[in-house]
Amino acid sequence: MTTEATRDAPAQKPLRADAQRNRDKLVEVAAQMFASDGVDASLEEIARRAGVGIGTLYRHFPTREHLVEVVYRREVEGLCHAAAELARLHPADVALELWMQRFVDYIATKRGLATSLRLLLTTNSTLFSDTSGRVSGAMRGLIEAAAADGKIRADVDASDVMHALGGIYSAPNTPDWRERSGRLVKLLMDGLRFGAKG
Amino acid sequence: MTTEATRDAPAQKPLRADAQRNRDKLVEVAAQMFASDGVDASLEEIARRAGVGIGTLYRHFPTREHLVEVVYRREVEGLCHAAAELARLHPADVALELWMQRFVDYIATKRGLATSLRLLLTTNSTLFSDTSGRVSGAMRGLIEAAAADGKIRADVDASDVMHALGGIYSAPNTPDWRERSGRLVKLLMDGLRFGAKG
DNA sequence: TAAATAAACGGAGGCACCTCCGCTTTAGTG
DNA sequence: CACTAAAGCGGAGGTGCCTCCGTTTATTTA
Repeated sequence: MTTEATRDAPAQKPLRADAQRNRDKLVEVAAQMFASDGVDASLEEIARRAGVGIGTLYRHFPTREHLVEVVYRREVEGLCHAAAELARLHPADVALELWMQRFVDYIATKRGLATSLRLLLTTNSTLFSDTSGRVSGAMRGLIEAAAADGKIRADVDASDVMHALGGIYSAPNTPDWRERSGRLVKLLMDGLRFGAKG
Repeated sequence: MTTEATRDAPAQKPLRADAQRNRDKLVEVAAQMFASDGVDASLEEIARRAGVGIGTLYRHFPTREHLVEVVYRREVEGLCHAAAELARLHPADVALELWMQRFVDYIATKRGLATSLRLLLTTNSTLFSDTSGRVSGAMRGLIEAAAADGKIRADVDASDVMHALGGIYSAPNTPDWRERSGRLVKLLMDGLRFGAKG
């Protein structure tokens, strides 16, 4: 793995400076647009807001799916990075709780991308294993740290918690979805804290 | 959700004569176009060849998927109808053989529609159970009739034969696909005839 | 620093999608 | 029939997709 954060293909020939700049900008703008307008956001609008021509967008991302995939991977990357960051700045149990709240946001995005992602995840089989592996790895780290510090009970593991969060996926798309999920996270944390050091 | 469904077979409010005419023409033309150009055939071209405006096409089929679904159902319908027809006109074993040849054509169409169908079949779960049930039912009828007439061996059932035909799906998309499949059908028929009345 | 070269840019142009709404046709009714 | 309401029609027009290629720019070389 190279140290490049936003590169997706391994050992790619380095892009020219302007190309890299444009590419990053495109991904950033696309992430916003997909979040606000859904995956059907206009590619021409994305190019416009990124300050590049439509041709440039297409050179970097030959299809909409390519762009969606890169945005999604970036999202996962951010989520994992946040785990490390939160662990550094907060007590282990707080870090876990904050991270789970962020996880809710991530799921919300994923829902927005749902239609495209379903296709991508069946087509591009590495995408699923990659990302779900990374996400659950991040969660495992937080949980083990919190357990080691005696901040949460030690008799649960990451897969239990992931399973418990499963409700977030299946919850209907109501406007109060966000609050519901927030409560679910709190509830789960209470359960995890209860009996700590027991 | 009881309202809008595909209105072909069910007793929906009867369409005005001209509307029904246009609708039928559209489906017919679409079937040809999808077969020759794939599912991405231009809807405007379909409308044009059907001699109607694009607006008319969209009124009848709000999305491309609607149209694909109707065409596909029609294909299945035709296949099942052919089973009855062939059974009426030919000895049971010949009917079976001819039908399986037609089945090969059907698979070819299905392959053409593959991308769209995959989506449809996961989205619209009744579509799969409906159609696959009807097709295997038709095949079962032919096989049982042929077995009853002593034209083919009696120790196989429809699911065995369907399974044996499975190779047609998995065969690569080579230009000689059609001949290959034809030979597979013949081979299978020889196997079925061998030991008839035994 | 300047010239040479490869890499990247951008947007015009052509095609397809899909909506909207004024016009036409059909199917009743007297 | 003549008339009318409802059903249906159609295509202009606004938007997005994607390709192609002449122009611009970063990087390398001298």
